[in-house]
Amino acid sequence: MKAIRPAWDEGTKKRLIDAAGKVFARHGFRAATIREICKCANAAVSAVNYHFGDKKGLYLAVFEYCNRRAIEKYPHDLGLDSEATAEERLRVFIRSFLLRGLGDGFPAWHEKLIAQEVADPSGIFGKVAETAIRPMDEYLEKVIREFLRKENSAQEPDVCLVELCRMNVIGQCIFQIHIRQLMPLAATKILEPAQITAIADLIFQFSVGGIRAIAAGR
Amino acid sequence: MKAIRPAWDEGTKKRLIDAAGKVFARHGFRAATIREICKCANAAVSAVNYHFGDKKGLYLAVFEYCNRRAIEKYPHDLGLDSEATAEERLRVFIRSFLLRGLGDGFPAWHEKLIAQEVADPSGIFGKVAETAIRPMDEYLEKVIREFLRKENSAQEPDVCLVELCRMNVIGQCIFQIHIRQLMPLAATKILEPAQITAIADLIFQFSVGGIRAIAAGR
DNA sequence: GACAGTTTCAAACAGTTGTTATAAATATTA
DNA sequence: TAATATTTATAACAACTGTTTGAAACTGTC
Repeated sequence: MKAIRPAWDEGTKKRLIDAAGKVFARHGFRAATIREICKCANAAVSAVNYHFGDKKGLYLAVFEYCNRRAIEKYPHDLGLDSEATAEERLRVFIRSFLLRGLGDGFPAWHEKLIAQEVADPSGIFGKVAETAIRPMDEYLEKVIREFLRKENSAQEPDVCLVELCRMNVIGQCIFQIHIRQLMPLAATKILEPAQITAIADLIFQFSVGGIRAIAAGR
Repeated sequence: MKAIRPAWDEGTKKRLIDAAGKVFARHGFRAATIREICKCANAAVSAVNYHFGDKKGLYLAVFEYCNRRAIEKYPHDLGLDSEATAEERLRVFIRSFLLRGLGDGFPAWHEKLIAQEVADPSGIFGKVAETAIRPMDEYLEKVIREFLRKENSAQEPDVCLVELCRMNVIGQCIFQIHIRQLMPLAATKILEPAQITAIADLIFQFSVGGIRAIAAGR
């Protein structure tokens, strides 16, 4: 029996990562099946175990790949001048977050995979939190602390308030991403970068108002 | 012939609903297994099919039960005076949302189940959206529209801005619920109503500042 | 007691899951 | 070319999935 290898073959390993990203993002670790992934990747079921050991190995590989590429493509500061104000850094942070979550292809998986981990943790969340979430949190924390300090006449802001503001900003971004990935119509239509920037700027406006209100304390 | 049907709150049926709520909330529809639910409810596996037809029937029953009880216990206005200002209604809406999501027992499942549906839709989302999400959305929409109208000297606010504000408020609430359900320490410790109110009021403060900033348009 | 309706339980069903053993196909090197 | 290592394909494995079966155990009424 002559096996037919597709001409567009650019390596089973790469195709598996791509397919697994799609399927894991859609169903989460538990509900995703190796067979669906392999069918999606035009590969045999045994390919997963050969290249990645087991299902969890593939999952980790996908996470590492997405995380690395997403931050590489859309870093938190989007190459902003390091002398930029806290306000400007916040605006850009929100834009980068939305670009990662609403863009086409693998960057969108990144946020969706994290969402799946939040919904039904698979046990690797600790590792993910360290490499993907922690650095982002610390970056945003610094930005917001600086912002609040300026608003509050250089007085060191309350830790709880900083955390609350950080959560609120992230919450808004994540909700936007989820709601737009969920809507059946939006699923087919990818948002243009300009549209994403527009949404990001509105969230920025809202957040600045919110942070100022928290800083004012009433 | 009068069939002797046990009260809804008694017997295996009730225990199954309780157990299924817990397991579905933790793992989602696909990844949850009937056997885990039945073990949790001290029931035989066939009990599910006897009482609810199939897995999906149980899932729907859980959703209906949670939804009804959660809104019953914490309605959107928490019994507020119907003459209350939009600002006060918003404050109370946020508090009721957090109480539903962070309280003990079944109210907490409610939001978690919706989150699971968002993460990996099981096909019944249309039904859920109609009965659980749509009414909440419309209530909040009215509140925010009224708020914006007052801020903007009775001028009818832009539809997109109303929607954005609504999403941002919901996003903040949902994120708070998720993050607190995720943290391993918080899982054991249930928040006191007073603590929940405190968090809700901070989100309210933040949101009011945000909405005002959006209304001001800069 | 006997009887009929309702509910439980253990066992088994067919289908799917992750994983693996083995052989075939391909790539690499001498 | 031949020999070797790497990669892919097939089929099977045991464990688990939702569901069904049929017999037992209840329930209340006569």
